[in-house]
Amino acid sequence: MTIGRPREFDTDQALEAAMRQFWSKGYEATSLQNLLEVMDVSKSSFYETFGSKHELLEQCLALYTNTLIASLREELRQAKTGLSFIEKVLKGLIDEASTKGEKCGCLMVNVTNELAQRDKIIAKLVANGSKSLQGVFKEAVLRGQKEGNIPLNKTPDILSNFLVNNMVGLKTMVKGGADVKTIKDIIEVTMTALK
Amino acid sequence: MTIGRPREFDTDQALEAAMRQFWSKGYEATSLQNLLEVMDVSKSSFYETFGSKHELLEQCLALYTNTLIASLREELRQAKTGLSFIEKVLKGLIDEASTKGEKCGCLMVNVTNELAQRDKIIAKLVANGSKSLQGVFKEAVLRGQKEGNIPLNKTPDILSNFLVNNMVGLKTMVKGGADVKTIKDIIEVTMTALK
DNA sequence: TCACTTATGGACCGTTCGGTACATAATATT
DNA sequence: AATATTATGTACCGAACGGTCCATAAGTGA
Repeated sequence: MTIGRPREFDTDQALEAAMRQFWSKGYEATSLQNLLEVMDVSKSSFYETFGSKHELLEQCLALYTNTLIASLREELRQAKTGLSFIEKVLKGLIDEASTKGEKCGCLMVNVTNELAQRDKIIAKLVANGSKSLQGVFKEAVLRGQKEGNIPLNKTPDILSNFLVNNMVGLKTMVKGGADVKTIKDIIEVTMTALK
Repeated sequence: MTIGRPREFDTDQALEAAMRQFWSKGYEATSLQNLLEVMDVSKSSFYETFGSKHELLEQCLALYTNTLIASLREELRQAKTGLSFIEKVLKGLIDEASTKGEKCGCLMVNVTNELAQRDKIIAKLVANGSKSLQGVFKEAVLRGQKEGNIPLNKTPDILSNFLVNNMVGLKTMVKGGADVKTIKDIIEVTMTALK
């Protein structure tokens, strides 16, 4: 057993709550008070466990990218074709656009726009995350090309960057309140670029 | 002549300085102190002239979109073809990516990601700006189609939304530190979608 | 039971936040 | 010269900011 007084809160759960808060409100607009409330942690325990607000963000970013990438990899593994995976991921944004609730966008995109230029640590983290995301798309494109659904006239590297770019754009468009039809149209044009 | 004591600062200049500050640092991270310094305005004059930090942002957004749209319209007017205009605008991002200096992205994109979900006034402003931007692209596509450089199998509305989406994505990618080759590749794929 | 270790509650820190109040300064009009 | 009007400088506001400190609580193993 661990020595000393046991934690009264769930670390993973607290981290996830913090992640959602940063995701929803951004870094600056999320106050320590906000975090303590949603994480259900006392201030002492907060600094003891997570170091600082900034370090917490780093951990949240890591959690976000890890779960996102893992989930995408799994989905790709289960997908019928590389192309259908790509289509499914893009079309996931239609649901997001249809939601009446809050549209949080993508934490990586949000953080990039808010902090990347003045915070090198965070910039590095999102750059890595973005590269991982591109990696998944690249794998999907490669598979699609092997399967004969995606033409060979463009490299997986180039096409995956293009896909990431459209994902990033769409996340922002949805957050900005673009209507569902617009999103659908963009996805369709994006998909035809793979044909 | 105007009555009362004359202003000791240039309103337009101050507004533009504020815009650059919001553009560079975002809304929350820009403090009133920051604004007073770059605008070269006393606190009293600030509140007298601009109302509040939030109202100032609204005015900055209006300034940003107006100058952006005006500049794009002029460029389109002078462009040889609708297609070449689109290409030129997209390729402008390559220079941005090459800059050693700060990459501020797009104020509308930044503000959308930071505020749109919780600030309806701002959301409305960026939605209007986005629509204007799309309008310019739409006009360019229409012209390109008339000129025979852009196929007719997709409507100007759809293609312009697609172009806006890639612009938004690219602005964020550049801000996130994407290298020049990546940006170039994305632009190329985007352009082939118009052919 | 007693030390040892870790977690928690709460008081406290100086600083900065956005914003207001008001006396004073600088102009135009009469 | 007096007055009306607008701009500015300065002092001030309460609240919130992120973060520290330390006494106390709640477990462990000896």
